[in-house]
Amino acid sequence: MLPSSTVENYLKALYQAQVALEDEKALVPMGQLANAVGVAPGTATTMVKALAESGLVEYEPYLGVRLSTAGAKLAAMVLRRHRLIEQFLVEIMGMSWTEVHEDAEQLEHVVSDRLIERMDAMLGHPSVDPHGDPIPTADGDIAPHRYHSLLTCPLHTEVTVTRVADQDASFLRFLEAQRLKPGQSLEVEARDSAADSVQLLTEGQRSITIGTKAASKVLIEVA
Amino acid sequence: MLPSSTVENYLKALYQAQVALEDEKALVPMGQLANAVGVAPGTATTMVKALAESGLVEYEPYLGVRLSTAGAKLAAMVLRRHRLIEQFLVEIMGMSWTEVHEDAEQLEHVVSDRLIERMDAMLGHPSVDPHGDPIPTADGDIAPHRYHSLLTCPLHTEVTVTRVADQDASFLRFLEAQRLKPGQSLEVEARDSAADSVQLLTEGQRSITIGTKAASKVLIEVA
DNA sequence: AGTTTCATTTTGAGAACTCAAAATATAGGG
DNA sequence: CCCTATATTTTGAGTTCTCAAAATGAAACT
Repeated sequence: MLPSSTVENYLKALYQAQVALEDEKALVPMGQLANAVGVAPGTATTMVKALAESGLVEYEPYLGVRLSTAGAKLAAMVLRRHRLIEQFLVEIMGMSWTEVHEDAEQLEHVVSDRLIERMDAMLGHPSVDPHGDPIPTADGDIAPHRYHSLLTCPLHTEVTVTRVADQDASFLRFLEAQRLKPGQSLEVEARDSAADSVQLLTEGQRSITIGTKAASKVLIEVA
Repeated sequence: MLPSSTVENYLKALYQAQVALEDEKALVPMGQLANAVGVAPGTATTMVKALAESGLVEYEPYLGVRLSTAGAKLAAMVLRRHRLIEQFLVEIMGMSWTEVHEDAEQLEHVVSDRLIERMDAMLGHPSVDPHGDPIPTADGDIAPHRYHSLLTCPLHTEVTVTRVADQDASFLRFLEAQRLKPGQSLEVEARDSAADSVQLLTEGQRSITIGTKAASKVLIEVA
C-alpha cells in the first residue's frame, strides 16, 4: 500500500528533524513534529501511532518518535523527489531558487518514478539542489557532509556558501541581494555575541552585519 | 475555497462528456458520469448534489447534470493544465505522447499558476496538445474546431491526422506504429459497414485495415 | 513532598470521500 | 394499463485525516 501525501509529509518532517538533531537514534518530541507538519499535537499522536502500526516509525509514548529503517528509506525518496524538482525548476524552467520550494512541496507527492528519473538524467544526476541540500540517490543513500556555518567557521578566511538551511522565500531573497547564495565567496570579519551579530565581507568587498540566527542558517566550506 | 482534486475530476469528466454530446446544455446522465470518474453510481449522486450546492453544476434529479458557467470555467482550467503538461512532457522532457496521460492526470491538480504559465511560455503558447486536443487559454476560451474522423471523411482524398480522441496508451502505440499519429497523412480507400472496418493507405504506401470504433477516434483534416 | 507548569495523550466529533445494497423512479414492452 | 428492466437515489457504514478541549503524565521549582 503506497503512502498518502500526508504520511509522506510526516516522514519527511521526521527525517529532517532527526538530521537537525545530528543523531541517528534520537527521539523527536511529539510537539516538535506536530509543529513541523502543521497540525494540532493530538493529531500527531494519532498519526504516529498509525505509522508505528505500519512499521514506519518507532514510537515511545511521552518520549517521542524515530524513523524505522523502512520509514527512513521512504523519507529519503520524498526528499529526493523534492530536491530534484527544485533543481529542475531552477535549471530547466528558469525559476528563482527563492520561489521553488512551495511548488516542489506539492509536486513531490505526485511525480512518477519515470518522471523523476527523467529529470535526474536531464540535470546530469546532480548531487545537491539549489539550496545546497544533498539529493539522495535512487536507492536512498545520502552523501553526508559536515558543514560549518557563518557562526562556526574561522574568521578572516575565505569561505564559500554551500548550503542554506531555511526555505523561507524572503530570507532567500535577502541572501541573494546580499550576495550570500550558494557558490558565492566571503569572509567573516567579526562576531559579537553581546550584539548577537556577525559581520561579513562579501564578494563585492561590501561589509554587512547579520544576526546570529541568520548566520547559523548559512552553511559554508573553507576555500 | 479552492476545489479539491476530486471536485476537479468530476468537473473535467462532465466537461468532456458535454463536449462529446456536442450540446452546450445537454444533461449528462448520472451513470455515465460515475463511470467516467470511476466511482459507484450512488457516490456520483452525492457528489453532484454537493457540486450543485456550490453552484458549479445544475442538477436535475433522474435526468442528469450539466456544468454551470462557473463550473465550465473551472473545468476548462483543469483541461488547460492537463494539456499544457502533456505538451510539456513531450516537447521539453522528451517523453512519448503515448505515455504522458497518467502523469498529467496527477500533475494537473497541483501545478501552480506560476508554473503553468511558465510552461505555456516555454512551449510558445501552443494551441493543441500532443493528441491534437485544443488547449484552453488562460481565460478559459477554447478554439472550437469541427473535425471529421476516418469514419466520416471523403474517400480517396489526402487527409492529415489532427487529433486522437482516446488516451489509452496501447491504442496510441498502435497508431504510432501504423503511422497514424497527429501530423501524418493518409487516404481512406474503402469502408465496409458489414465487416465493421475501414481500409487505409498510409504515408509509407502501406495498406491497413482497422475497425470502425478505432477509426472514429482518429480525427482528421482534409489536406 | 506538594504544587505548578508544560507536553502529551485521550475523547468526542466533524469534514470529505467512498462503497454495497436496499428502495424507488422512469421508460419500454406486452 | 400493468409489469418488468434499467437507471438513479437513499441508507447505513467505513476510511482517512483533522480539531478542540479534557484528562493525564512528567518534570521542575519551592
